[in-house]
Amino acid sequence: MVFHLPTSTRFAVAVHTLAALAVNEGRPVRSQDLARSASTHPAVIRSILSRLADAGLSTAQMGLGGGALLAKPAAKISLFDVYKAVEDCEIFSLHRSPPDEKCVVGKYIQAAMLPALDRARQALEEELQRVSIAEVAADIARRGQFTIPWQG
Amino acid sequence: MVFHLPTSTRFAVAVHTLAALAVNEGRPVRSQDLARSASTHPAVIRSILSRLADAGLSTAQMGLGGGALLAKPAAKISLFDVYKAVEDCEIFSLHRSPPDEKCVVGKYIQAAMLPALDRARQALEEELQRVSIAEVAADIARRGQFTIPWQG
DNA sequence: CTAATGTGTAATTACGATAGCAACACATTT
DNA sequence: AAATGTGTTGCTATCGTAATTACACATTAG
Repeated sequence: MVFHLPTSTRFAVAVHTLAALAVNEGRPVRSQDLARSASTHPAVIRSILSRLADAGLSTAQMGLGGGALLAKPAAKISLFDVYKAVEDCEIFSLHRSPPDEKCVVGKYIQAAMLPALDRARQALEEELQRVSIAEVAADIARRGQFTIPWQG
Repeated sequence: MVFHLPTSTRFAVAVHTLAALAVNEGRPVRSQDLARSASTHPAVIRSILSRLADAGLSTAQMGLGGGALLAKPAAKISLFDVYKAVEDCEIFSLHRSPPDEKCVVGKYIQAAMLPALDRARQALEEELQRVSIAEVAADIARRGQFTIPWQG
């Protein structure tokens, strides 16, 4: 409920997808099953998986019995890795058209505010870096009262 | 150059606007002049000023010779105050449709990732809190090699 | 080899938020 | 009373996203 669009829903769906792969570690999961779990369309999942694969986070096993798999241990995939892989745009948009250079404010406003925006973006990214898909999957396992094989 | 839309450009334009008011402190500035400086339309500026006024950051002087003014010292307006005032949406969008509760991952994924997203958002907000419109205006003044009255 | 299964990707459509713009009522100053 | 400028509404164009369909390609089973 509630949409709004910054970031896109890709990030949430990508985390959902990778967490599902972590929970089913070893077994390939079909885009169809991932789509049902995330309440979206298989092609949307495949599109996101395509980006995740480009980023080295997931792989695909083609053909019958195939599906998606983690490309590396869930503990080595941070939410920031996922964020980078699927989000195209900057957190902060600047002016749609460049400000008026004939005005002192227009000439320097972007340079004056960019350092602060960069620090803010960096602070956000560092927090995302601190959480791994393994932790998200473990939290799901805890809430669902089951264990994930690779956890013991 | 390059748009993408997260956040809207309102934040950048709002900071631009308030910085301009700080630079012109005391003198009311017309939406028309602010619009030219920010390369947008006066009605867009007035719409943003309306939000800023609701947040207690700016005021308007109606009638001839009127325009916008800061409602409080520029040093007491943080970028986060501006951000809150003009941005409607959350930084992170979740699933467009609620995930499937019949799947364990779908049932708990949002609860599992929300704490991390909240920490990330909070880290971003704290950085924005640390910078004031006065500092942005001072930086513009420094780059433009002029001084702002209230600075000495 | 053939059929079945499932991915990868392109194209189309629908939708929502934004920004540009016009119009007009209202307030204030001269 | 006239001029100036804000506050607000409504309309339009644009863009990114997601849903959906379609189809080529890869892989496995028989």
